[in-house]
Parts: sequence; structure tokens; C-alpha cells
Amino acid sequence: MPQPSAPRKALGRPPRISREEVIETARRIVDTEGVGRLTMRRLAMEIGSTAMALYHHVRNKEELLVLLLDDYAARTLQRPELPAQPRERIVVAAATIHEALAACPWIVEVLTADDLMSTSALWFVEQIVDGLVECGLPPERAVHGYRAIWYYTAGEIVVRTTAARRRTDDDRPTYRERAFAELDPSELPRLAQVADHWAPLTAEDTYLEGLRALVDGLLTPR
Amino acid sequence: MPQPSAPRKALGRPPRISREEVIETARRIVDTEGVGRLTMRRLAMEIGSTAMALYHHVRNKEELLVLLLDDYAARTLQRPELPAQPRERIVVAAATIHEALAACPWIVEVLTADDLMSTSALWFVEQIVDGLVECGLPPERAVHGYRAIWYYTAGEIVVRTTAARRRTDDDRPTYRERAFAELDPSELPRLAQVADHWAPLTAEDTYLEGLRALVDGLLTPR
DNA sequence: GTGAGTTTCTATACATGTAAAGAAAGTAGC
DNA sequence: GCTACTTTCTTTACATGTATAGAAACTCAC
Repeated sequence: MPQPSAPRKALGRPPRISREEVIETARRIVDTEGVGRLTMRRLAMEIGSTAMALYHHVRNKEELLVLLLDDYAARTLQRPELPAQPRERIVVAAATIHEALAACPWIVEVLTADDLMSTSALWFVEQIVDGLVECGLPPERAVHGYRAIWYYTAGEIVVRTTAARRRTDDDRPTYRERAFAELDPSELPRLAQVADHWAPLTAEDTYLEGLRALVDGLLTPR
Repeated sequence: MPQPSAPRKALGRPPRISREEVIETARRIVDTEGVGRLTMRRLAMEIGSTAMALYHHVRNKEELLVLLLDDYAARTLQRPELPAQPRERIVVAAATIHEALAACPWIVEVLTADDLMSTSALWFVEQIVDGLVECGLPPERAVHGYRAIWYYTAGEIVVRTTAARRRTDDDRPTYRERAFAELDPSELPRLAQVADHWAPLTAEDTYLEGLRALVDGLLTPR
């Protein structure tokens, strides 16, 4: 990996492409043609290089996607006016991250990679942890609380967008549909009762309600 | 796909392998050598067929993994004695699913695919929804509550196991580590304060606490 | 039996991520 | 200039999932 501020003249063959150029070009491809069109060869061609050359600037494709996400976050994640009340501040901070992430559907492949810990997201993490501490949680429980919020948020996005993707590229009945069709009302009465409304209920966006519940639960002394 | 109870004699060329055989063999490979060794070609060889022949019994590799998960759930997911108290029943039901899923680390590729809706898991879903209703939630809010629990559960497993996997096959510092190293205490005081304990805190298993908080929050009238 | 229809299986081909080997293009010391 | 060293880039190759075309093995209607 290149050293940005080498004290002396750079050693070795001078690079013809940079990590920034790779990321920028990748972003352009993703923006205009979707993440499905982003392949290493295609990206290399666009840059005027070879696929393997990219691997000197990016560890692998997954890292490239993480960098893209970082880049995306840095460009679009605005810091909103947060409410003064700490509990509400937590909710708004988490919801803002959630909204930003939900807006880029190609995120799933990356989201599972790690905590979302791009530099631009750290501020939101700070707000959440700080809010939890201000509400009376000791610091380590605040960190645990943040993690719970992150699990919930990441899970919502991953499950939801994958389900959506599956729906678009496949018409056959899903497991869920089959399972509900064969459902035995005497053994699973509640599910039988709501079976008809399951799909629409599931389609509703209830992220915020769940988030509020979670935050409330985290803050209620046990 | 084959019709299990065809009224007349089966039409077409008689199959030489069955979906069951495919799944069983796949399971054996996964159990003995890990999911990384499960390739379509390898599986076909083991069965004594060709890779493409598998595609008549399984839609694609992802479906095969889903079927494997179903199979796994059907074999190992025991229905525990659930507490009578509904709130506690919800917690135990969710925790049981969580424990079962967390035990098979290859699950990540599948988990994001859909709700976990294998037939054997439906009973747990029933218990959760029923518990929420018994605690006073109207049915549609109970379904939303179940979804929140599922998001949290799936998110925990996905994030945690992917992080673990990444740690094993890569020694270089993660983004998180780098981000924390460069952290500016004047801008992000709370994070700076807990920076040293972040890694150990994150390593702790706090699924149950988070789950309890979430369930509590879902059940507190707003 | 023959031909049509149906299902399963085989052979081949392709796109993709990336490993491995080594060539290319520079600097540093002499 | 020459050699050693370092970094970047190119070439080639491979494993993998899966699309496509068509062969194979059956049943059925006649």
C-alpha cells in the first residue's frame, strides 16, 4: 500500500493508477449501471488497466465495496440537527444512519462485513453512545446498547433488501408462502390467524417503532 | 420439480438422483469438511453425477443452502419446555432459535435470504407471536414485534459471525481499529473514552440482554 | 412398433474473482 | 553505467456458479 507522505522519493515502479481513481470509477459504474455491473475486469477496462492491477490498490472486491460505502457515507451522510433530549437523539441518530443505508440497496454484500465504522458514521455512533450514557447507562452498557441498536438496524436492512431482491428476480413461491399455505391451524393457531395479513404486515416499514421499543427497553432499569 | 404422488406412472426419463440424496450428500460434505468445500462439482462427483444435473433437483446453490438449513433445523431444533409466563416465553423461544443458528457458522450466506421460515422454526414463531398477543398486543403489532425480534436476531448472527470470519482469514487491521486509532477525543469524547475497551466489550455476548430490552420495549405501552 | 411429448442428464461454454509468476520501471549505492 | 532492491503492472491459469443446447430414457396414443 502506498505511503501518502513518503519522506524521500518514492521507491519502485511509479503507480499509474491510484486507489482514489479506482474508487471513483467504481462509484461511477455503480451509480450509472448498478452494482451488478461492477466487475474487476470491467472496472480495470474503464480505468485502462488490467484486473489484477487493481489488487495493488484494493485488497479484494469486498474491500472495494466497503470503500465505496465509506465514500458514499462521506458524501451523503449529513449530520442532522439532533434533538436535545438524549433518548430522542439516539433514535434520530440511528434512524438517520438507517435511512442512508437503506437508500443504497447494493449495501447488503458489505453490511455484513463489519460494523459500519466508516469515519463519517462515527459521529452518529458517538451520539448514540453519548445519549445512552446521558440517560444513565454506565459506559460499558452504553456500548452494549449501541451494539444492540446496530444489530437491529443491520438486520432490518439486510433481511429487507435481500427479500426485496429475491422477489424481483424470482417469481416462484417462497418458502414462507409455502409454509403458510400448509399451515396447520390446530398446532399454530396464532400464525393461522394472521396468515392472510402476514405479507402486507411484513411489507410495512416498522423500523422506527422497533427502534423506539429497543431504545425504551435499553433505558428502562431492570 | 418432481411430483411426489403422481397419480399415474411418472413421465419422462426416470431420475437417477433425488433431491434428498443431494441434500444428504451436501450435509455430509458440510459436516465433515466445512461449507467452504461444498461446490456444485464436488457434490456432483460425490453423488456420481454432473454439476448441472443437480440443477434439476435444486434451483441453485443458494436454495441448496436454504434446504440444508431447513434440514439442520428439522434435525436439531428441539422444542424446549417454555415458561408459562408469556414475556419469558418470548425470550426463551427467540433465544433458542438464536442459539441453534449461531451454532452453524456457515449460515450467514443463507440467513440474509429470507425470514427463517423453515417448517420446524414456525413453532417458535408461533410462540413468540402468541406471547406478544397474550401480553396485550393486538395481532398486527405482535407480528411487527416478531419481525423486530427477528431483525435483531438475524443481525446479531450475521454481523458477529462475519466479523469472526474476517478476523480468522485476515490479520491486517480492520477499519474499526484504524478508525479508533485516529479518533479525535475533542470531537468524539465518548468513543475516545471507551476506545480501549471497545474490542473486549464488543466480544462479549450480549444477545440476551439486548433481546430482553427489545421485548420489554415492545411490551411497554407507549 | 412409431412418433410425440416429457423429464432428466451430459457436454460445452462463459463470466467472475483471484492466485502465481514474472516483467517493467523506478531509486540507491557503488 | 551497473547491480540490487522495491513497487507496480501484465500474463496466464484456475475454481466456481450456471446458462445453453441437445442427448437419453422414459410414457402414451395410435
